[in-house]
Order: sequence, then C-alpha cells, then structure tokens
Amino acid sequence: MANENPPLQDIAIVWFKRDLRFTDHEPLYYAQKQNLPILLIYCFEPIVMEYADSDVRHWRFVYQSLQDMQSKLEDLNAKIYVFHNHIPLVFQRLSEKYNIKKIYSNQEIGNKLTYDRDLVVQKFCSDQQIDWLEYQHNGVIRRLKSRKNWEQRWTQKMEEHPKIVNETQLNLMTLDDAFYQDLKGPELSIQFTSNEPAFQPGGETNAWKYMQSFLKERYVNYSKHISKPQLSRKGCSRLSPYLAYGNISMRMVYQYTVQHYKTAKNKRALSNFVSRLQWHCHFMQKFEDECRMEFENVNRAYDSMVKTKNDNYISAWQSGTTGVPIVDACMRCLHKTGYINFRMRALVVSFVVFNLWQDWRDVKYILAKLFLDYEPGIHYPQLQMQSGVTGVNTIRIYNPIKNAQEHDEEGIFIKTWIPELKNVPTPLLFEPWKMTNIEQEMYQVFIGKDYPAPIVDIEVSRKAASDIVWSFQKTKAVAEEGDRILQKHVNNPSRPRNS
DNA sequence: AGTGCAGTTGACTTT
DNA sequence: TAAAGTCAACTGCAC
Repeated sequence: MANENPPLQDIAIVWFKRDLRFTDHEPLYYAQKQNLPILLIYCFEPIVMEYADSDVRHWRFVYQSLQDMQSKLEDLNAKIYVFHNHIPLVFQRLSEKYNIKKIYSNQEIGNKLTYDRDLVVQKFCSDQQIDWLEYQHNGVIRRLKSRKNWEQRWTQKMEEHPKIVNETQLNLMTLDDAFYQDLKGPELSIQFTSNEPAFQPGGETNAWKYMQSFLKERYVNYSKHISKPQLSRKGCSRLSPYLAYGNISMRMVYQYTVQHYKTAKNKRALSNFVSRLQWHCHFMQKFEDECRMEFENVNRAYDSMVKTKNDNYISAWQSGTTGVPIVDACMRCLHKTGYINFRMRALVVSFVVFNLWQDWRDVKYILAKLFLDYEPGIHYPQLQMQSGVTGVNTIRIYNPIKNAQEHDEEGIFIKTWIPELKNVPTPLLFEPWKMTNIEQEMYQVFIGKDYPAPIVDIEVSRKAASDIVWSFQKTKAVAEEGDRILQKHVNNPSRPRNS
C-alpha cells in the first residue's frame, strides 16, 4: 500500500552537551560537510538537573554559555533549540516529524547517570537507524586499550588542526514554532539571568577573555602563586569552568599557549601550565577507563576501612564552622565563588577525610555542587587520591595551620572569608583557640561564641588517621590492588611507588 | 681558647 | 601535589 504522507525531510542534528562553543567543535565541523539541514539543540534534562551532584550554579553557567552562542546566531535568524525535557522524548518526537539521518555530538566523560542516558539514546538511534557520531573529548580516549604512548597521543591531538566552522555558512534549519513550543518543556524554574557577581560568567566569549588575560600578563606568577589561596585567584588561568563546559577546547588553549611561548618572559610558568593541561586529561582518562570510581574505592582493599558517618562533623565542615580558620575560609569561599585553588581543595578534603575521619563518598556531592568547574572525570579520581584510598599514591595529610602560615602569610584570605576574625593578628589568626582570655577581649572575638573552637584536636586526629591509613597502605592486599591500578592507569607501571 | 650545650638546619626515612 | 620522625652536622653562645 502506498504511503499517503509525503516523505519526511532528511536532517542532521548537532546535540550540544558539555561542549558549549562554536570554535574548534568537531561535531559542527563534520555536520557541515553533509548536505543536510542542521538542527542545533541543547537539552536541560530534568533527571540530570535533579541529580545529587548538580547545583544551580552549573546550570546558570550553561545558560550563560547558551546565551553567548545564541547571540552569535541572532543575525543569521537561527538559533540553538533549547529544551527542558527528557532527551529520548525529544529525539523521539523529532524523529516523528523529520527523518533524522545523523546525530553529531561530543563524547561526554560524565557520571553514571549521563552514561546510562547515552545508552538509551544509542538504543534509540540503532532502532531508528540513525547514525550517531560522537567525537573525542579533548585528550580523553574512549575504549583505550593501553596507556602506552598516551602522552604522545595527547600531544598529537593537541597539535592537530583545529576544527573551525564559520557560523554564517552553516546550513541551519528552523523548527515549526508550534511544534517547538509543544516539545520544549516547562520554563526553567530558576532565575538564570541574575548572575551572582562573584561567580565566573559562562560563555565562549568569557573563556577567551580569561585565556587572553592569562597569557597577556597573569601567567607570569603562575608557578609562584598556584598554591596561595588568595593570589592563585589571579595567577592561575581560571579556565577550569570553561573547560568543564567546553566553552573552549583544550586544543585551542594548548595552541594559543604554545603560540605565546616564543615571546613569553616566563617560559617556565607556561610549560608548567601546559603540563597541567595534560594532567587534566590524564585524570579524566582514568575515570573514563574505570568509571566505577564514582562509587567505589579504586583500591578495593580499602573497602574494609569503614568510617562512621558523623553528620555534625560533615555539616560543620560544609558550612565553614569547624573552628579551623583556613578550612572554614575555603569552604565559605566555595559557597560564594565556586572556586578555590588546587592545594586548598586537597586541604579541605584532607581535613574531612582524615581529621574528621569521614568517608569520601559522604562528601563527594557536597564538593561537586560547590565547584563551579565540577568535572566528574577529575572530581572522583582526585577525591580518591586525596582520601588515600588508591593505594598507589602516598598518603598526604595536610597540616591546616602550617599551610595557612605558609600560603596565607598575612591572613588576607582568612580575614576575607571569616570577618569575625578580622581583628585577630597573625600568628594567632592561624590558631585562634590559642588566644588567652585577655587576647580574646582585646580582639573582641570569643572562641566558642563568635567563632567556634576546633571541633577536633588537629594533632590527635591526624595521628589517629595516619596510623590507620598507613596500616592499610602496608598490607599485601593494598599493594596487589595497587599493582593492578598501575598496570591499568599509568604509562610506565614500573616506576617507583609512592611517587 | 677550647668545651659543653641548646637549638637549628638539612638530608633522609617512615608513616 | 604531605608531614612527622630521626640523626648527624652545624651554629651561636656562655663560661
């Protein structure tokens, strides 16, 4: 029997995920090579937004990124069709109206939830005979067989020609408005347009502003200030949220940096920066290769190290009221700005998993929500490493007093975030519980009233944690698992342990 | 002037 | 990408 309906229009879809940019975007680049009208879509997925690791600050950033992209399409009378709906439903309905030939997207190094979502999409595509083409995310290789030559492959990827498209030459299509309105889903309930000024604003344009200001002058102090809670805010690139949401590709960051290298006055700082770009992908690669680490200890021998959850400890840590100034300052700063530097992240993790003796799994979402640059592929490997449950890396228990003294010498960072201590001079500022009654009177801050006494004894808790973790570290079971981990995740597994 | 000694520094090891 | 512990060498100082 003849089909009375006219044949559906053939189209291609570019599905934006955590790659919210036009410059150096492989899906767009390859979609353009087809002779098909291209539909650009982004989907705010309810299940993803409601998940435990998600925070409004992430979605605000995504929203800003999309606005930036939309502004570039305005003159072309085109746009990215943004949905707030379940992506399988969106694809289903689109496929009823159009003949989707191909879907283009970047691989997503996401959590279990988005991985499972992709499996659903994959099933849909194979049922519908849609070709879903996914492109490599930065230097992270999917289905990697061996770590051998990984560094060389990374460099090769970074030096490839960027995939540049001219937006004005894209064959973009528009959707019937009634159809779109029906499918786009409910209005996003959060007020996205108001940005808290303390958060870095999303978008490709902003990514390039940060990139340029870093290479113009900020980079000079990169190595010197990288560990300082205050000075790192300027001396580090601050590209992390832009990389996390793909506002800029790692390749563009790499090439732009290398291009500046010739004329740079501090070459060491730049090569230090480039090596960290590689570390970024290195950790994401670990997660890609062993994604169970979102939930389980990488080193299974640590599964028998059971910690008792203490909700009071966790909430004091979370809210920045532990009584340990540098820890509290970091946590309060995270709430307001979504950023602290690498060393301070390691320090707050060390405090909660060692001094407060809490399981990393009971704090993983708290930090995921606080980090504006939350990147699952970095978050879980880092958290586990800092918690000392890999059995491969040495145990690093940070001394919060010493670190404050060395990296916040004048206490500027602490005083910024803990105003109740603003009158306390150094060195008392780093351990205010040591103030005498007279000093408390003098500086008008009473420990236990205006600012808490420390909830644990730092030295005693450090020793207790160290004894237990090191007793695990020395077991045969940990070492055997450690060997397995090195085989899997490290280029040269014969290197010395505890490096 | 040489000796004893407390405190410091630095290399190396252990947790 | 840690920090404490250990030990020997060194330093400054009093006598």
